[in-house]
Amino acid sequence: MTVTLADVAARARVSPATVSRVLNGNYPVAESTRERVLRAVDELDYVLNGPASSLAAATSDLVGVLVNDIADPFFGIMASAAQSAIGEGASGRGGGEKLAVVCNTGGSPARELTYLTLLQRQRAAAVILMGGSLEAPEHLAATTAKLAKLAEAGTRVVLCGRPPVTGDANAAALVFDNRTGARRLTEHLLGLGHRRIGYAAGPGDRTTTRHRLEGHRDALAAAGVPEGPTVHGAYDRRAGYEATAELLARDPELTAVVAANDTVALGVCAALRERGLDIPGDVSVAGFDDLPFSVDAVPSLTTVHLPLHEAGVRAGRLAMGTEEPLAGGLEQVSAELVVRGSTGRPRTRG
Amino acid sequence: MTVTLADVAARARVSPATVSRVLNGNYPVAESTRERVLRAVDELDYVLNGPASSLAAATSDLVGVLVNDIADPFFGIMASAAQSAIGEGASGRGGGEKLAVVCNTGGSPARELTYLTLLQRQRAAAVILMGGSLEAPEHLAATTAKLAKLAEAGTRVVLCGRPPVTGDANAAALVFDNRTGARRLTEHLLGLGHRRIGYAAGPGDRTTTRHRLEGHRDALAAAGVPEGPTVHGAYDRRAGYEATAELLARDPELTAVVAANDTVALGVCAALRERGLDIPGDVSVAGFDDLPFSVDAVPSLTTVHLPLHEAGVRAGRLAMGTEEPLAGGLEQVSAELVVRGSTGRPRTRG
DNA sequence: TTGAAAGCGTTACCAA
DNA sequence: TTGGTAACGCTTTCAA
Repeated sequence: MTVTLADVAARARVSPATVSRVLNGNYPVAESTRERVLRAVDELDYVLNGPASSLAAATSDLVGVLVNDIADPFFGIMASAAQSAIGEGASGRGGGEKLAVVCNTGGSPARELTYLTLLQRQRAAAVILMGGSLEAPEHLAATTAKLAKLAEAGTRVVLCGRPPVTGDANAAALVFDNRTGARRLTEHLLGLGHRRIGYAAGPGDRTTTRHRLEGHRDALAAAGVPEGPTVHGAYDRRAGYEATAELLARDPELTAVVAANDTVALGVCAALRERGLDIPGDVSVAGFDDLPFSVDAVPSLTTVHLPLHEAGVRAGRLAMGTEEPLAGGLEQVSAELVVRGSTGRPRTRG
Repeated sequence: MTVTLADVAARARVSPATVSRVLNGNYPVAESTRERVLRAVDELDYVLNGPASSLAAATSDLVGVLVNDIADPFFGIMASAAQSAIGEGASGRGGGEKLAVVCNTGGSPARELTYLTLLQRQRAAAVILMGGSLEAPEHLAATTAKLAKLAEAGTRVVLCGRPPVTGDANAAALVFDNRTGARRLTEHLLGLGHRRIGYAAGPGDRTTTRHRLEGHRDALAAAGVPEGPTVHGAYDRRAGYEATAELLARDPELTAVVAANDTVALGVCAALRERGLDIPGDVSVAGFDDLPFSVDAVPSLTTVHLPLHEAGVRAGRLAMGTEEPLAGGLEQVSAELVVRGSTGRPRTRG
């Protein structure tokens, strides 16, 4: 049968309470008994029963990290950084490690709520929500309510890359400056002389999509340049690929395309190449995110760099309570313009 | 205070046992009572206590998915597929959903063991280990022992992309045919006329590294072509970038480079471009994995395609017990050669 | 510094 | 079909 704490206690000739104290290390225990207990643990190959422990302590070692798309390195990088930060702080019950687990919502509000319920059920120590969220009012309300309940039950809530929900004061929030980043991206293209710029946007109902699009439009408006065509689609390659056909159909004279993120940008590039158009000769492509692979993939790409790793680490620390959130609970992560290769000035096409 | 099952029972005027039965749905309950209970659950906004449930039932809804690098889409794609497959089978306790969580080991054996212990502690329903493993005997032994203990405690163990450990009969294993895939990749280059082929390999002590390298050498041996330089490094871009300098230093006349995976291949490409070498004119690059982005990124790349999505789904189903493992517990996932763009025949360089 | 014992909230067995 | 009630394995006062 499985070894229990009582077995360890018997073997170490102490009470269960003492074993528990040794394991949790939050209590004074004589060094000699401590050693005896630890030896017994080793000899019996004892593993703490998590559920029992969590039940008694009314909290668990679980930290949930919700991401929109685990196959997208954008989230992978942040999640990885958060997990490292969470793994660092070893001081909890039963050995101290927190179990940082990432849950893939696939961008679906329903699955997001399901995961939140599951984590609530597990009495998770903390929950990190990564990436933009849907803006549908009913979903927002449901999420807000759920998060409030989690916070109320003692679960730390951290938002990373998504705007804080109204009235949700007890969640720390790290927001990306999507507007400014997007504005810079477009300003850069305008500075090169581009006047006919298409936009391959993300899904219409997401915060990131809206904010990036707003920044793009701000830049155009400020320069007095008329807005070019915009096409919405998923945050993936195929969407970029398909959007390109549509954009060129709407304006065959485009000299530049801004993509909602790097993955979309790659799809745009693929479509352009297929049509025999040079990048950035015939058409310049700019993207958001600056995923590590795009550096090598498309050397001529202009991107906006989000410090994903740093944001992830910070989110992890906030979740651990290792670091306190700023007063007001909101901090802005700035995007930085990165130009990889050729300048890509516009030229007329035949 | 938090609502308990007893509260629901009181409100529905039934016994706690009945509420439990309704919630788990594995027991006959009169439709009328059932509705009454469900209504009470709703009205009280009751959420099952996971730890208590797991303690009593001696198992949990948790399914752990261990990956070597969550920032690598190779794992992201598999993990995503596995999570979908796991989410599908809704029939467990308390609503039925399983909580599929991915844990990032970062390729570290220590973290791998830590996570396994954590999952063991949580009485996880299943554990999926994705990706190649370290071949150090002591780590292998430790892992084997841990997996045996998990299996013994009723946790389903699935290996995906890693060879089964000796004597570990109770783990279902999905192995990638890395050898054949790598052989095909090199055969393709040989078929194009390449005779001086460098190899940018992964870390020396990993199964995937060894198998792919073996396939590469098999192809060379069969063709009677002498082996070119090989450089080991991590499975990341930088490693590919750095390996390229070393490979070219060892043989400046290389006409082709095989990379241990696509990410490495991108690093190789970056290094080649930086040296003013055309791809695939001066040097052809071939990579393993076929990540979705490489298609657009380097259209001239030759890759070996692993059906990551399908493998992930299968792994998920095995973890759920929805599908039975093949007799012997071992199934092979074949790699398929994919030629993206130019043929890349060798040409002499000045 | 240590021990005794009362929960923690479910599940599942045994009756009814 | 339902109820009563021991577990389940740990944490945590309260005493000693």
